[in-house]
Amino acid sequence: MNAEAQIKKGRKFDQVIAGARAVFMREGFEGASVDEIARDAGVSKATLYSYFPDKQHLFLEVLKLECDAQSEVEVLFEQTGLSVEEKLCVICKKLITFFLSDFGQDMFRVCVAEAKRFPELGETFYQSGPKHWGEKIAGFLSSDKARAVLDIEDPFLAADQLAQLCRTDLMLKVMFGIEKNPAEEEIDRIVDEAVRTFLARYRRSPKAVG
Amino acid sequence: MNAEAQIKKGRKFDQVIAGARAVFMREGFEGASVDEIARDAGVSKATLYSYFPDKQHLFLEVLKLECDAQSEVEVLFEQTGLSVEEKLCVICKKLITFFLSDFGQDMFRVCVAEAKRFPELGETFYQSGPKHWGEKIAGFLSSDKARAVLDIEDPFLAADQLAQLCRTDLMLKVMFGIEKNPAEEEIDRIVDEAVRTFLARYRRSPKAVG
DNA sequence: CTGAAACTGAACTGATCAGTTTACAACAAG
DNA sequence: CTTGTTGTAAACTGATCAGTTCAGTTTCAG
Repeated sequence: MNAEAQIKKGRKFDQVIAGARAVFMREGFEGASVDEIARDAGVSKATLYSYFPDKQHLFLEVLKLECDAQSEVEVLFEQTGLSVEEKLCVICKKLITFFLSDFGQDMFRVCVAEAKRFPELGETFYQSGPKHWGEKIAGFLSSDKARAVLDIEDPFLAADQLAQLCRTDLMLKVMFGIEKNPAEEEIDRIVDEAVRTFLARYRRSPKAVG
Repeated sequence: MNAEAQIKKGRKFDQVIAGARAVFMREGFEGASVDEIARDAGVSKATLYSYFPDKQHLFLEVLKLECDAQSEVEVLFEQTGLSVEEKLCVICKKLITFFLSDFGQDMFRVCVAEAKRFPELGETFYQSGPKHWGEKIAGFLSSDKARAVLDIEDPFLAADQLAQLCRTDLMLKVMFGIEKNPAEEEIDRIVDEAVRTFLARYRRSPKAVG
């Protein structure tokens, strides 16, 4: 009944996904040829087309699976024993590291490139990427523990600002090939500065403490 | 001697650029066919290829001219009679409006898509887009007038943070087709919130005033 | 061992596209 | 009017690629 019903099937499914993932990330959507994917996956083109109606749906499936896999994010929010400030740093570090990773960059690149001609793709990416993270962060910002320290009217806006403060010029530099391997210290500095700016705005002012 | 020397020539140059601009923005780099560009420009393909050695260099030229045209930015910084706070708002509004414009979106999309396979493109875009703006903003933040109000150690980082606070989730939503025509009020709210967060961090603390 | 389902390889279709070529026309300057 | 430059139209080359087809092979459950 749903879209997936027309998609999956047989035995070498995982191989196909793995090959597709590799080639799409390497070449982009337009740049990736189905022959190359099939070769890379060690599978015949006919098999591939017996799983997926077309190239777009194959890509969409890769995207969905990958976004699911990124839900290791969850773990991050279950960590305990950290102060709110420390947790903000951990979140920022995680975000920046993902933004700068090969995979994060390639995924973003391909989705941006195709979003206009392939709306379902843009939607899926947004939902399971930025939106998912935004909600997680907003959730944390709304927790009792965080609210003891932070004074936030609109947690979604605050979460968005925090994430944006992580994106920074460095991400653009990597995206556009100006910088290849950003130094760890540089990343830590951005984390630090992002959290400082965030706290400057949202740290509860020290008035009545009880 | 330089790259440009091998490029330009004759009479219908502007037509070609105009057509190319339109088609590249509409279809992306890979998606744009040279035949379509020639047709759109009202020019024969042979003429087009007498100006440019290949499709990439045509695109690069469009990009360069367009980035130059965007230097109406300059005007913005020569405005006087505004308080520092007001000027921050004007800058943010201008930034967001550009990020959300059809042209800004399409340019970004195409450059992101091709940066990996076409490094010169990414470089050009970064230099005359984000970097250019960043320097302008940093310049303003370093001016005497701004320094009377703001306490900034690293003006480039601060400029970057300001720009990032403008990008926001709304830009992603438009980029990925979730939202089409953002309301004016929504934009104004983002401007307001960006400036508030920025000032929370960087406004000079009211100690000795003389 | 058997038979159906899954898979293969390779050829094929039909289409698109970058870039070239050629024979010809418009035009501008002297 | 002539001459050289600039542009045109259309056909052509050579290549790539999505998706199909099919005759034959592998796999695996029963």
